[in-house]
Amino acid sequence: MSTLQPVRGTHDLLAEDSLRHRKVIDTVRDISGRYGFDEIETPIFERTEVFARTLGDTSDIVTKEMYTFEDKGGDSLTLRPENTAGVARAFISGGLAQSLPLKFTYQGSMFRYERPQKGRLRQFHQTGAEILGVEGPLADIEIIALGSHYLEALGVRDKTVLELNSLGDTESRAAYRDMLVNYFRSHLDQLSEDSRERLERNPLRILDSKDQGDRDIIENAPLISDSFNDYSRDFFDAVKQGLDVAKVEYTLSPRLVRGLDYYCHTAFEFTTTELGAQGALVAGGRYDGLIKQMGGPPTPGVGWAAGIERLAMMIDEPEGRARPIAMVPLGTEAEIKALSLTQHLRQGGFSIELGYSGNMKKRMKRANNVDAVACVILGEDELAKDVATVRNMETGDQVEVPLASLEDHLASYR
RNA sequence: GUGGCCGUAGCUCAGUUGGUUAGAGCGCCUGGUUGUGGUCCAGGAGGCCGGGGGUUCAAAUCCCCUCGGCCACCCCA
Repeated sequence: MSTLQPVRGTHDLLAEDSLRHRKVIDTVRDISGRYGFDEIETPIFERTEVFARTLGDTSDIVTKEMYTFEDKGGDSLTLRPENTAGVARAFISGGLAQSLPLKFTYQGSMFRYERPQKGRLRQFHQTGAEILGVEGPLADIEIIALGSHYLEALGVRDKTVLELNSLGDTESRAAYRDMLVNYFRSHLDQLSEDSRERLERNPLRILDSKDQGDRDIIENAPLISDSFNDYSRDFFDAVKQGLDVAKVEYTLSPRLVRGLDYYCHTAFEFTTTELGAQGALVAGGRYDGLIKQMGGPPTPGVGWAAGIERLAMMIDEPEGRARPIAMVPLGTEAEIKALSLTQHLRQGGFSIELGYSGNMKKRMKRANNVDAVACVILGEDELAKDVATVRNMETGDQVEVPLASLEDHLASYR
């Protein structure tokens, strides 16, 4: 491999891609701000235990997807594969338990060692939102409403479906897990190889298997709602009612699950059919057990994460920079004058492209390439008369404008 | 980690059963225009045919390995 190739699954972000990412990020800042969320930025790497402990020793992320390395001090560090663990760690180590509830958003690079495919990279970007310290369903409702509002603001909500489920509380969930394992054990010989393995490691995951044989068995599997105790049922009902009141549409997905034990109650995904196999645009749920499991004070949490690349592929092409006005000076004296005018105009709010070199033809060509609306031509003739020639790049019309009124004249191009 | 398809100019691609100096369009550069872009005309630069090995008189073309891309599985945002 050439060392000048980008590392597999990484990308340079240029031009339109960059604009798309920026829109996705700017929008989450705007919308989450209205919901009272503050931005948090945690380190891009953490001690390996932060992820190993929160994600579970058997999860795929921990067993095969982490970028783990030893630093010069001998510590095992890992590039973050997701950000909830980092936020939880920041919460614990920063002693933030006294200022609950907390509402955070974040945005940044995540790293997973996977085979790249559509909507999946090794270095990718996520934005997310977390509410810490709220036990009741209002936090679930608000975090989902935020996700929905965010997708609306990006213009993609109508291309998504909000899938909603509840995993119940710890008691309900444990009861369900037992029922489910028993059920699948009785059909062991009909399960796919993958699912037989999942039965040991992560039985709930069998529910979203894509294997047709599995699906036939899953069809008749017990539903988690059958195992709900009163509290879990009430909680879920409250979430559903709240979403109705907030006018957030959803469909119930009784097979939507989260594998790890600290997840409970609400699980949801905003999914699309437009991105091939990677349908999840925004996914999240409640994780009341996480912070305690990490060694912090028992603190409930709900949140979601969204794939920025995936959203960037879905949105309409954003507008770029405003079209500039190009300065076209001819000769050293004119260049100095142009520099002075350029800075003055920029201070006044204009976008000015100052050509760096070349004869007039070259500078005009450059002006055209940067899609200038107009050119301000400054040559010897103009300097002598204390004027500038302003060329409208659409019509080709040119007028001489006294330098004193140049700014007023250019105002029509803004 | 597994599987399918694919790597030829900056970009998008053509290249016959293996056969001389590997092509096109777009873009780029120069000139037609000593102070005028975008259109037009003329000319030009630019390729280790992803990399390595093999078969052959001869390889962009066939075989093997490898790196990368796309898509899917696994898993996930």
